[in-house]
Amino acid sequence: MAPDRRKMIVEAATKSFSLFGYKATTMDQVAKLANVGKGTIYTFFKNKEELFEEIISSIVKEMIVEADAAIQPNLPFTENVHRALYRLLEFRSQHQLMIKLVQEEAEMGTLAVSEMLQHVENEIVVYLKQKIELAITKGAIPPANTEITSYLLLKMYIALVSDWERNHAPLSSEQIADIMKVFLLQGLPR
Amino acid sequence: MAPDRRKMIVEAATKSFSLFGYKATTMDQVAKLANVGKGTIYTFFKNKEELFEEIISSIVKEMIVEADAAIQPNLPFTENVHRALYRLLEFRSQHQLMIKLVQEEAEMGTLAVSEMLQHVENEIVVYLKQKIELAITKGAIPPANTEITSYLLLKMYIALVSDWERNHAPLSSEQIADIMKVFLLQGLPR
DNA sequence: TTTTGACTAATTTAGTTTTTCGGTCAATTA
DNA sequence: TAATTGACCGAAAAACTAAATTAGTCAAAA
Repeated sequence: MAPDRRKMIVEAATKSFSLFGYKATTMDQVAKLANVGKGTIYTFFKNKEELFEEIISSIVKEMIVEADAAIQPNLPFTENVHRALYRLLEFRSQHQLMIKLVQEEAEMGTLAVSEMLQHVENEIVVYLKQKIELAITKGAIPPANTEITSYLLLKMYIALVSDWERNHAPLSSEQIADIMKVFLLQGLPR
Repeated sequence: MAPDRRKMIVEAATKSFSLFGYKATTMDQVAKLANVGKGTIYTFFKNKEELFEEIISSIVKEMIVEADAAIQPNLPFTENVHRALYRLLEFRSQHQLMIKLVQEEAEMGTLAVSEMLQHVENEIVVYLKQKIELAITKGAIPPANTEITSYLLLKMYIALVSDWERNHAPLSSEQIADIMKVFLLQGLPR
């Protein structure tokens, strides 16, 4: 049984990135963890950053699967927006690697990490945008600038799920659903 | 005519903070600019940070005046929310000192600057909260958690006015008003 | 053909010295 | 006498240097 070296490398790198962050993970470290010569890594990946990209890409795919699983076609569109977005941010706040990367960005501002987190955010916006466009063609919601709307929706959830916690006690899923219902369903005024 | 030393110090410090940022402004610099001995500064202010606080405080007061001026009692509440918030963020994005401080926070993460910007944000939330509470007692909008609502409103505007510009062309006041109208007035679904 | 790890150039870190700066206070001024 | 000043101090930051680390390469080994 020939071991799948590529897979071992990806697994070792994921573990190390999760434990020590991107910067503090050395390629020697990954090679050793993967039981592989360092040169072997470079037969599969052009460089450290490309290895990182591959790992982030598959995490994004995981996130999309999670979000899709949260959606229930019989529920109203706005309810599903909430369920999907909440699941996405929950994933981000529970996934070891994501936690570590957010921490590394805050503490050391590693460029490659900032870019990657930005990339993840973009992917989420694209995902949302598709859902919104689908809802518009189905007539569930009126036409709007889907790019800005998706962007704003994500920012609203990040504000409630992550930013709020910097200075206040965390909000429960229900609290977030309640406040978002105001904006998603009827707007402020009575 | 005895010169008002306190005022000269505050003006010199404001100018220097605006030009070079907080960290790069030295007390010797401020003293020289203010035509004052360094010791004199310390007869009016306990330390550099307190001098900074005084300047930020008066800027916050200016901002509140600006926001209030944007409000027109005959317009609907949500329209005024937009006008006040837009004016506040416009102020922030046009005021030399604010621009410099935001830049300094991003580039060097100066602690005192982060704290001060956080403080400004809090002041805005408090201001908004008061307006919302007033609107609730007047029956213009239904009761809600005013703290979270104000916070979320501010974050939405920051997202549209500042964050969006990091990766896209700036949005016009009208575009922002349009997208906010969706969330403030009717909600997503038709 | 695939894998490897010693090797290299470039970057980062650690250690040291020098400079700068916030804040004080004895001397000076008004 | 009260207000003002700037030389002075310790602490903190910057500049500099030497040493160590590390991403990526490639000739040799498997």
